[in-house]
Amino acid sequence: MSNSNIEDEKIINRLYEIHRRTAPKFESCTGISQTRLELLHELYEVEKISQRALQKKVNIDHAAVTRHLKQLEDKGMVIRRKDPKDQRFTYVSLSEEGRLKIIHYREEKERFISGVLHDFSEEERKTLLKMLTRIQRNIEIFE
Amino acid sequence: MSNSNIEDEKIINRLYEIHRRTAPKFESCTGISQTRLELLHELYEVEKISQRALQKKVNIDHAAVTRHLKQLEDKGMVIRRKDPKDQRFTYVSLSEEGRLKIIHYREEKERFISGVLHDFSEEERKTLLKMLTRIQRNIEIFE
DNA sequence: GCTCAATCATTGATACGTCAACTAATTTAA
DNA sequence: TTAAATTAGTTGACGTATCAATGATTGAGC
Repeated sequence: MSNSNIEDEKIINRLYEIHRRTAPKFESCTGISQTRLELLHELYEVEKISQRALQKKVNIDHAAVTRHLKQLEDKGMVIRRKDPKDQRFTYVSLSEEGRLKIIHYREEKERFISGVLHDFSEEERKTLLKMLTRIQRNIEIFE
Repeated sequence: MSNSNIEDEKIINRLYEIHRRTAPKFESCTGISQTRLELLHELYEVEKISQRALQKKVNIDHAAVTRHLKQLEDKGMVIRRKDPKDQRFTYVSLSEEGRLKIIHYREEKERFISGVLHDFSEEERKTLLKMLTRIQRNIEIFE
């Protein structure tokens, strides 16, 4: 019991440490943060989308979404304009430049991922993904 | 190839999302953040330790360690004093109160971990830990 | 013994996530 | 039709991690 608890603790600590180490490395490798690339990726898939809908997809706080998009707009990667029919909505879309740049980002991301999983077999990757998905669910429903 | 890449991406995204969801839930369940509990845990194991040595153990930035310890000191959980022999070093130890409180924190942490891993067999936990350890190593040596 | 380098700790700047409070626009319903 | 509720977005306060710069103390080499 107490022995297995120590092992379980290691799992949780490992998850935590992986994140702390991944975040900066991901950014230095790809040139963009994971969150921001996720936002761009969602924009890449559609012609335009409201901030609200985008927020639901990436599932981070509204405030963070607003700030990221403003900065991406400043960098000219994204275009934002209000819906004339309902001025509460702000629609966001990728600029041409954004659409070009994201391709490069995604290549770097793939390279990064390949490195992180390079010694995992196809079978192991499947197992791992399933386990992580279960953990995610367990966290969500916890309490 | 491109198909497996999508799956690999899910793994990395899952890891990221797990962290984002875990952090606040961990804190609301246990009453303390994961990092801070880790610091306290290390202090629990020893009579006293220099900040530098502690920093190496938990492996987060010096600055963060300093700030955490100052706050823990303000809360009366921790005692800090300079080494008279070498004034560069600050030695940290748990206060009596800290030593008492940490017990409760750790119980809550165990409860949390049990919840997160409740549907994992002993075998699965072992597999998962091994995989996470490999990933962590891959990230460290990457590039 | 004195200067230079090394070591530990602190502080400042920046990034990014959370929640809560607020504004503006629209919808509901009395 | 107008007051209240809802919805989208923004902003502010806060926590905490990073890196870089600085301060303070000690040790090494001349």
